[in-house]
Amino acid sequence: MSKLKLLVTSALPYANGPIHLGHIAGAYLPADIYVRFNRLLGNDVVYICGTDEHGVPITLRAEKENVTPRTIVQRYHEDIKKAFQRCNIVFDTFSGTSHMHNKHHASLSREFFMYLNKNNLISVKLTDQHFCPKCQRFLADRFIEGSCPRCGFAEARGDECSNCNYQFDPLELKNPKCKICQDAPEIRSTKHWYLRLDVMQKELEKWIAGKTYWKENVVTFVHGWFKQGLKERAITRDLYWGVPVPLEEAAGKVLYVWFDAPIGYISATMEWAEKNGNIDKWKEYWQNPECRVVHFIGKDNIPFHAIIWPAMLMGQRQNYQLPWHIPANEYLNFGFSADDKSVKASKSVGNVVWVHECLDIFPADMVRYCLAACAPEKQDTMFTWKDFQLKCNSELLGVIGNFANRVLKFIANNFNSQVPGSALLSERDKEVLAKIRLTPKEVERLYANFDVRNAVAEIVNLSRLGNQYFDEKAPWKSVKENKRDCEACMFVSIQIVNALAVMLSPVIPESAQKLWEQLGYKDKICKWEQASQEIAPGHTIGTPTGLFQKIEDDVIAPLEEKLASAIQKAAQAAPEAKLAIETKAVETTTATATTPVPAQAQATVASVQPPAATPTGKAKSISLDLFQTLDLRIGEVIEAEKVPKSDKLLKLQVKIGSEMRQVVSGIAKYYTPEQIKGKKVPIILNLEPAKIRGIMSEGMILCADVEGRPVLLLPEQDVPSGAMVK
RNA sequence: GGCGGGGUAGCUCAGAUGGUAGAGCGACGGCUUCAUAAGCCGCAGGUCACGGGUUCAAGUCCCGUCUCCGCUACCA
Repeated sequence: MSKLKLLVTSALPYANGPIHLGHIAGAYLPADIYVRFNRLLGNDVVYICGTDEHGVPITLRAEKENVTPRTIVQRYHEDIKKAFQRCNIVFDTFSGTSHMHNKHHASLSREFFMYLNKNNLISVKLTDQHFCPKCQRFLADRFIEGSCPRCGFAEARGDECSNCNYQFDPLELKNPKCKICQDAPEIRSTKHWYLRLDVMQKELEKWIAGKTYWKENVVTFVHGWFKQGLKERAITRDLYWGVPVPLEEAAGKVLYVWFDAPIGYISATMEWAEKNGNIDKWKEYWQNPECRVVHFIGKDNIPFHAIIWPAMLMGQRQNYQLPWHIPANEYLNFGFSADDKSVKASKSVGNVVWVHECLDIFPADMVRYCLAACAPEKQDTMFTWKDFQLKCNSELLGVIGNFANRVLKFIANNFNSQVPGSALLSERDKEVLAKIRLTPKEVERLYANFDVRNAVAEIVNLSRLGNQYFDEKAPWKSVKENKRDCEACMFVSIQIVNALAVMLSPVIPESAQKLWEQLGYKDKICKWEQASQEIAPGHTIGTPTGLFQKIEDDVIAPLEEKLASAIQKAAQAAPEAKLAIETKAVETTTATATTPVPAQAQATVASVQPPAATPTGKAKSISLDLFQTLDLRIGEVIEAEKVPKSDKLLKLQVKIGSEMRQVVSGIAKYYTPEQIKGKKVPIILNLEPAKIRGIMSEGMILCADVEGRPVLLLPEQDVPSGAMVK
């Protein structure tokens, strides 16, 4: 078989936070395994990654911490890089998209823009938008409020009145205010550039039609987009942190982060090439029709890699290689087991297992093994510490490690560390040998098809067979009664150990190499054929030692408890304690902005990420008089019911003294009607009435806001309904 | 509500092109001692969410229902 040329990438993690096990399981470990496997086959592989370092979330975080975006980027770049190193995920280069990590990136990004422009694949639109002089940014619809142009309702949102349901252009809004600083924005016209995906749809469809070998989840997703029809997508933003748009008329604008991020795959390859002494070497991959480009990503990244990125590459008309494969994985959820049931969970930051906290306790190979064995390849899967313990103890240690150990020790103790001969092989011996020869072929096929789970299962099965065979032959008996038979058994058994070491090496490189050395080899595992290469009689093995340590309950218990309590804490706030929150495997840290935003909405700064939390003390101070204009009372909730066709809304009948009020409240995710019924809660009475989902709401229940979760405020002792709140 | 994905043994999950339901773990009962008390064998366990339909035959195709999850809308 001729050797392949492969350019492999993993989604660029976004440099504003650490990475968790879900990221590893989804986009990095499968890629690392694939790369290691292909190298064993002798294929020419370059493995590229780096942090995604532009975009609004980073600037917001920087502003919040009062540091520069560079500081944020640098911090998480280092954190993430270190996490990968500790995991033994080895890139040929781990770069980044900002100038401090990659000097080719900006110029290549500009080039991408220019070629697209030249090829008429970019359009320009001039639009008027609200601009806040104080915040120095354009405001997305959700960051403006004002009075409704039709009914005058004072708190209309940017483009829609919640009172009269009138939808309007944000520019029609009267008395607009910046939601972040409350100042009045001015209207400025701003120009933005759009990628003409619409005109490229046919070409894309044609290209993807040939991808019959792609994973089903990817194909389905892409077809969904085609069915809707591709739309133009803004590729520029008014922002200071990013790659400047290479046009004079675009001063103060940068390329949208999702546009420049995937270009990082190429610019990082350039950087790698340069480091290796030949800057042009990147072309041997990216512009070589023989090269296969493989992007490992999480499922939230499918549209970018399967549609937008290929469109950008096609649109260059520079013979770039389009993705050959996009093995997108699903999500790894985190959970815990209680009463033999698994409770799924987590979404908020505390409810995931961070890579660093895991590696502080366990060796990388155990983590790698476990994540490979239950990788979310076709479906979301669940991580629990108990499963982790079980997988490591029963498979890695019990089935594999123990088998290798018993074989090696037996040879060491009874054959003076010399592999015995194969003079007399029984039918059964031959049968097992045949199986040993077949397994690497099958595992090779599975690895090549991105089917790591089954590859691992197949390897474990071979080890199981080894244990069965070993027990069946009972060499500890035959060593005394029938030495020939014992010799045959050892000869066959050690071939299994040999195959296991090689086949496992992509998954658990350190342990596999250790085992290899225990087999008596001085070199490295470096060829897939070594899996089926027979150890000759007379070969001297090394010193057997245990490969893995058993994970005891008292190590797992506190970890599980920690995760469980975090999850339960979140669930407590939910009605019926059934809140099952999930964490995405590749959530915020994927190569590109993740939320598809309508093309029109993208042009403003704040459309992707909520604003930083208002720091205490920053709100404008108000007079006592103004405060006293609020009619704050205690009301008793008499009736409560869910608003149909809505997830978050409860319709409440509240008694304030002798008066009844109907209030709609967005707390249904956290309180059932039963839970709130009979409660006495603070309520603002003189808020302008509003219609929500067609239901009148005449007041507002006050809640504490805990990371977006409402928490009811209840009087410390019983108070009559209607009592003033001052 | 819209879009997307699920509901298969106690638990976690497999089940191309329709043909008598699978694995691992757990439970239960045995065997073994070479090996990190690891290993091996046996047994139990499912009306494949529910209701219709197509078919000689459906977990697998079609329609409907319920339910769970994700994104999205609703949070006065």
